[in-house]
Amino acid sequence: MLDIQLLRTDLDQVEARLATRGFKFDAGRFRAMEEERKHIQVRTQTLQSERNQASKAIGQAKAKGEDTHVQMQEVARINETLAADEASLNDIQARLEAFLLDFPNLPHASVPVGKSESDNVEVRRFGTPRTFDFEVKDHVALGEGLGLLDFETASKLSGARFSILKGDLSRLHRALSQFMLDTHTRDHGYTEMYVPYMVNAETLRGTGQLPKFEADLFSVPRGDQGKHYLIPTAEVPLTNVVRDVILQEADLPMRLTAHTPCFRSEAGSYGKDVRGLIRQHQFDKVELVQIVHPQHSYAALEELTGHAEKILQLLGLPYRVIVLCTGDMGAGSSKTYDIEVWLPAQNTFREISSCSNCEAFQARRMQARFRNEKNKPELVHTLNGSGVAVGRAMVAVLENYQNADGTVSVPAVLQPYMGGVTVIGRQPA
RNA sequence: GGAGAGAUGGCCGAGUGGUCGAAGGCACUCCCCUGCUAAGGGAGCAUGCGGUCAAAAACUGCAUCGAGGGUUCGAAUCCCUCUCUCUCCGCCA
Repeated sequence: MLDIQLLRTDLDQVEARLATRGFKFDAGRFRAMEEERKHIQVRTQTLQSERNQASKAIGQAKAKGEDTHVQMQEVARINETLAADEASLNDIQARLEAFLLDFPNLPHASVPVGKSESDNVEVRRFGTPRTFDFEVKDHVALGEGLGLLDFETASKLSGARFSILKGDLSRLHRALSQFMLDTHTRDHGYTEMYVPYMVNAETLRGTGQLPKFEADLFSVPRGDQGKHYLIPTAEVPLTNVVRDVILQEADLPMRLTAHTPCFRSEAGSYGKDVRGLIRQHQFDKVELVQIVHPQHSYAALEELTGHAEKILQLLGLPYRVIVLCTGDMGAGSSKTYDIEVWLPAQNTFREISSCSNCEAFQARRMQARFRNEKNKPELVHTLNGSGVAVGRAMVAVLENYQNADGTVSVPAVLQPYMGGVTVIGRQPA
């Protein structure tokens, strides 16, 4: 959600900056709604004021035992027009809010302008892709070859885009998330959180998934009314921890992390990544969230991105960091770095983490604030990033650490989490 | 699932139809006093959204006492619905 004050004072700038993201902002419509709002609001509040004064006078008159019939009729007359005014005020305010909730965030000045992912800019690389003296297998061939990855049974249970891991592969998956959590809590100053996997609509509105992206979510009906949504990322529950909270400045920065499953309907991705574990309805992720002072949010973005990178460095996985262009960023973000890990079977880099500074976009929706130097409530800035996607990390480990015989070596940092297992081989069923 | 109690400002807590955005306390900020270890005195101190205004400050209006609706000239206070919290019973990992 954007600052409505900014819209009122600098509409042209907002329009121009949103245009760089391919968002067509109907300024004329906004102006018209604002004018209508102002007109109705002033009129309504004037009437309310009159009513309040008159009612107060009635109370005072009654206390003195005076007759108040005339005054009561007067207020009744005010109320006749007031009811309609209040209704139209509610209506225009709801329409304005819906209009504003639809807006994406303004991109930061340092974000390259572009239309699609082809305009994203690489900022750095780590590691050198390994050269193989045998034909590389992709993670599906590896996993299924070892008898540890089973899409067929998963589809019997749940349909497409689900998977079953077995034995040491399942353990590798667990080892990865444990390793990530330990690293972030021990070395990067994050507090581990266990959070709900089902949340209400207000929570999703806070982080920006609703109302616009409902189609991407799974939901479950809740008895008499309403529903719960399955979280598409732990960003949602972690960030909403501070919804409707006024923090002390000393509380900042807050660094939170959680390992959760994530559920995405993947509507609109038909035909994309149908093979393998890359795009599933259910996947695990260790998420990083920071709640920070507005002055420090860009430093925090660099830091948070570094925390995610550290995981890949320790795992010895080659990657690159790219900055998303204006046209490719998520709606809530002002600036996003994607980290892409090297997948030898695809001979390409694939996204494994996305780290964003949302500035006050989510904070404004959530009314997440802190008391600043002047003791005034001020919106915090929120950041989030994958630290990192567990399933995709496992894919990367499988492919990058595969051996000629179809077994997979376990990266050194994971071996303690694997009970000393150094090579994942074929296991008896 | 059954029965009961409750939800008020950053926190605690008073307030059952009118001058209540709300006593008192704690915390916090400023000032005064005081050489000392939870000392005393005074003042200030909710949030959101408007209007005057380019903006800040200032002034001012409206809304908000869990949420929504209703009764009333007037609702924190009365009525209805819902949500949440707590206690007891049942069930359960």
